Amino acid sequence: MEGARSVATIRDVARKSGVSVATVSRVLNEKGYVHEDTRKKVEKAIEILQYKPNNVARSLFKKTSKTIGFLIPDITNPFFPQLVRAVEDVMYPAGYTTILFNSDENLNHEIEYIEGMTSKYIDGFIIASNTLHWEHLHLLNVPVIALDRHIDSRISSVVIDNYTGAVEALEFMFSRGCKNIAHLEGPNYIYTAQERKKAYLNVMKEKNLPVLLQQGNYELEQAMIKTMHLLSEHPNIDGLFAGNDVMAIGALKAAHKLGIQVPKQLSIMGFDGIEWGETVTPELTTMQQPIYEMGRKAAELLLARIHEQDLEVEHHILPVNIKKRNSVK
Amino acid sequence: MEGARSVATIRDVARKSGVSVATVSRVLNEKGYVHEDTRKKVEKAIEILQYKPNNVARSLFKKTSKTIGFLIPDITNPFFPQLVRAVEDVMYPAGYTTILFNSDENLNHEIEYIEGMTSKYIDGFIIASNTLHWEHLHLLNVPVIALDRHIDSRISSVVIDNYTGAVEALEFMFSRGCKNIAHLEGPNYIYTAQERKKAYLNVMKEKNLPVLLQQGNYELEQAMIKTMHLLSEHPNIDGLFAGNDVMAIGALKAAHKLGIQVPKQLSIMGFDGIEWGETVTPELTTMQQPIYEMGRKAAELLLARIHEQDLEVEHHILPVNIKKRNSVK
DNA sequence: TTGTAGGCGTTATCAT
DNA sequence: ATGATAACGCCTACAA
Repeated sequence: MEGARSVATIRDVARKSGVSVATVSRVLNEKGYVHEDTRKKVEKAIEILQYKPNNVARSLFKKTSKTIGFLIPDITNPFFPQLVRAVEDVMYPAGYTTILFNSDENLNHEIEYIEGMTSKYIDGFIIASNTLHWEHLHLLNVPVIALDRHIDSRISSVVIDNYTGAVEALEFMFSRGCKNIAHLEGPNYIYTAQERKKAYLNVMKEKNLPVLLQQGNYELEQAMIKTMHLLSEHPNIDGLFAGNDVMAIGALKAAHKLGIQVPKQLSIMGFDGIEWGETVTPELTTMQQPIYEMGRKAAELLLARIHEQDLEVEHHILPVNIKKRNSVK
Repeated sequence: MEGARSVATIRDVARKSGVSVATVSRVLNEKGYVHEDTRKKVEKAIEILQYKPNNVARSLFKKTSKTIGFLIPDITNPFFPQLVRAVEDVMYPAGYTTILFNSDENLNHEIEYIEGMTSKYIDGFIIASNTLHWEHLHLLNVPVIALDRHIDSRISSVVIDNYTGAVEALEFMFSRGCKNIAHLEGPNYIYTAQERKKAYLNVMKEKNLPVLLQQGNYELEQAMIKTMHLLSEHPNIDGLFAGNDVMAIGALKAAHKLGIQVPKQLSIMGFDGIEWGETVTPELTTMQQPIYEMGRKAAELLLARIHEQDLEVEHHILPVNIKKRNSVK
């Protein structure tokens, strides 16, 4: 890259247009009185010098950076890209840039990140992660929105009702004739997984049916292996409620490998509604979350709280709806 | 959130430890001489006041922000999450935070973004987008790495050889007995799509075979529709070389709907090697790019150039390799 | 070894 | 309507 021409500052503009920096600042921010002629002169100087205000200096003074932090477990998990996209789609037009952080659910990394961002005058956080709690967040003097999981009653949140969603998913499976449903559960330290499992447990208990649990980790490969075990050991299973879509897809592959027909011999139900589910064979029946909508809502809440300091805490529970496709008979 | 306690500054630390700010700064940056006892005192004060250096002030002075910008078309495109992850995995441990930007290939947005970031003292860019050219970048006084596509010989890049990869993919299809191969092409304004198409055209020409082109846009839904048309109009097609995996998956769905058996009646070949390809039925045969590796390499190049100003331009072409699965016979 | 003071580029207050 | 000037929080000559 060529030799770095030094960038014009507000002082250069002032000099060139023969006014003070204060005046330049006024035309820049359209604040206070400034004579039409002066404005013209200043604007011309800005044009000539290709002047762009320095955002760092601005941040230092204003104690705001027009930037928000978005913490997610892992962008590689197909649930998150849409969420990220939605957040950005709201933030960018509002003049905010969003900084993503893949936490891998590592608490120390998360804390480190939050501290680093705080010292950059970040204006707020959206947190879709499972390790951070009230104690880590309450000292922040910027708004925080919990997304996808509820963190604390004092922190605004945008979630879905995982419990009820799971109950409905199970009811649907029963209504389609499943008699012997197993649950491929997600990691027990993840809130959504806990809720979905709880629903399974309660439904089975209520119906006085035997519980059949298999531990998964929300990932494909392992889900496939675990399902193979499960199905070999319990050939009478006729329904599998997976903790998320990714695992449901793993289960589908497992069934395929074992020569078990879905949904004829085995119904498989997912949870999430990621796009992936439409491309597998048979197409995945799942409990669909309004992913994009969730991201959008969280971003809007955050923005509102950035603009107006002490809005009340709000908890939003967005509706899920069952997506009937072909993996449940 | 509770009332905002004002944050401690370096001045507070100086006061509390009875030294000057210069000394505090010295212990902070481990620079210059400072007596062991003084250091102790200062460190204690820092501890007590929970002092964290203000990164904005630091940036203003140092003209660097320990931040890089990463421009991609759309995180929702399953090719990118891995790339993003790789970049972050290199950048974060090196003390840099990366800011993602979804450009949707909109030039104005991209320019706006780059300008905004420049005025934040961003330290470099990785660009995996198709609209930005030399003219937009050469004035930047920070390093830029082109990723996934070559921008200009004067800008370091990390790419794969799309042309040769496509040729090899086609050779493979022929070797498996395909006689009549069509190409589902990507958007013609995208570099990778152009290269892959060029390869198809040349191979067909060389073999004196008729060209069968269908325009796609690298997306699933449209690919499915286009493939339905293509296959209905040309029932003698026995091989389809898709411009990317996502479209290949769309094609797979189309074949499925039309009752055409893959790979028995129709071989489908993808390009990219995204994880998705493993979950469809039949599993997608594809030309695999070292996606993570590409991101890693780009990040490393950038880092090197940030640390050392005038390293030579480097162009890296990473190897692709065919992933034989079950969609090509 | 430590302190003083000027500057990084803006904004906002207070004069004029 | 405009201009000086003191912050914002940090760093680094230069002095001491």
